[in-house]
Amino acid sequence: MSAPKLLLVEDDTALAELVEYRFRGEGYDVRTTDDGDEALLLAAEDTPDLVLLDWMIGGTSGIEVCRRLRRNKSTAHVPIIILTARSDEDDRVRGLETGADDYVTKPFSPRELIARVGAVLRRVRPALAGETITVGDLALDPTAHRVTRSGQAIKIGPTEFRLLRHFMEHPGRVFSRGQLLDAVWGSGSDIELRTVDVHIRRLRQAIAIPGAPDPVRTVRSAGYALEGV
Amino acid sequence: MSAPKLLLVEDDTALAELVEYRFRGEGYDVRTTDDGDEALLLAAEDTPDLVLLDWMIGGTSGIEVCRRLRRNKSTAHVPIIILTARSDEDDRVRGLETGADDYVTKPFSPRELIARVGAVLRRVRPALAGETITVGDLALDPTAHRVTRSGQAIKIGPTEFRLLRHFMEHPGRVFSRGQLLDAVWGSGSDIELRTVDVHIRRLRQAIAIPGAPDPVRTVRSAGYALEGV
DNA sequence: GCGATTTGTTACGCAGTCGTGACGTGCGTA
DNA sequence: TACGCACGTCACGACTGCGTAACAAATCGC
Repeated sequence: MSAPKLLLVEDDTALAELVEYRFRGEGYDVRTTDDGDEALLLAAEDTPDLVLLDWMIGGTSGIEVCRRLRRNKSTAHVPIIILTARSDEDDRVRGLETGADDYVTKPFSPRELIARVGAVLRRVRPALAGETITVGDLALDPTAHRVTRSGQAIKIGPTEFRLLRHFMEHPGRVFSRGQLLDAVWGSGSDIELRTVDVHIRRLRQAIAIPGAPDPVRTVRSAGYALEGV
Repeated sequence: MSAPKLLLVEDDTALAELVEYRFRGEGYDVRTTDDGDEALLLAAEDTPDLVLLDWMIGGTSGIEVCRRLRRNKSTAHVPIIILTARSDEDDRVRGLETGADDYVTKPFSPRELIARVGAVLRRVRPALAGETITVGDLALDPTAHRVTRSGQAIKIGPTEFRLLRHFMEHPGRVFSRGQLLDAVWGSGSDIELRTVDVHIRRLRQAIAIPGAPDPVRTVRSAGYALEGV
């Protein structure tokens, strides 16, 4: 459940197989395609946590896939790592400008790629890398599925857990109800916006400490945010 | 069951005999072959706990055996130690990238190899190295197949033993029913997910102490975890 | 200050999940 | 052959957590 989902877009079948099984060995959930259009389709129906994107692929070019991933709402913030045979500086610049998060030049060792993926995930979504996130006096351990506040264990439901994790992955940032529904409930869920309010309340109740201020901030007509450090 | 099973793939007969003899002396269960294809066959029919793989063998090359071991689901996570006469750096890199866990250059002393095997097993599967694992007031002795809680011996079935061992190898971590089936029953077993529940119950019943809290934690809609330290 | 909008809070029915006991089967042993 | 043991499956019941609606409170624009 907590396995990070990778989408590998690569038309060198041998390389794709190698990368795929190495990442599986590392506990990742990998899906592979050699076609740019199919990549966009796969990404849309089940948002991956990170995209490994070959620069030169059939169908659509890498830069175009990158651009269109960014344009789509549900995949706009998914980190992308570009794989390219050309060590051309232009490519690198264009890739990063298009919104890629990192850039690996072929030939690369799977070990290096795994390290890069780990680094990007740790930076963007620490919980996916299996690391305990800490915000203020809150701590969330994704592998143990456990939340503590000031060291004290907290009883929390599954939805509240995911909600809190999302907040803790982006501390201080304000999310609208719609954004929270997309991120926590999954995009395409037919849930009333007001339902978020109820879960916010349940979350507040769960992590409340008498006397201490509420770490969940309401931003009127905008949404909610977790009080940053 | 408690003796770690090694698969030795080596075409130097004299060396193979020596290694086999020494490891048997250390309490390992060793099977030997000089052929890559046969190695894959042996590994498939009875998954070993570790593979010692000569880099240059007849039939299939070492790197190919390595790759195909990883591709097969049941052997994908078996640790591999490469034995090679060439101290070539390229080999070393390629071996590790293909998924080997360690690398020993010929000529090596049996003593060194035994140490390396022990180190890898301890890292990957502590219980296989014959070490008693302790989590809280639970202790599990893999060689004696015995479990104690607060010093008191506990009667426990084979499946519950493997289940508890897996939990104790990763204390605190939450496992889904599917993950537990893969880890305890073996991947590819056609077992109902709910069957896990029943064995969890039997495990709980076996290790229960009246008055003491249940060390097995249910994480709703996620799985089960053993209460860490 | 007053109406309108937004948010907090509570209660409730429902679906999904989990615990538990019972049952049938296969296998090794006495 | 009879027995015991461990296993996998099922069915039932209890419970938890979910989503929604309805009402109360707070905040904003005027």
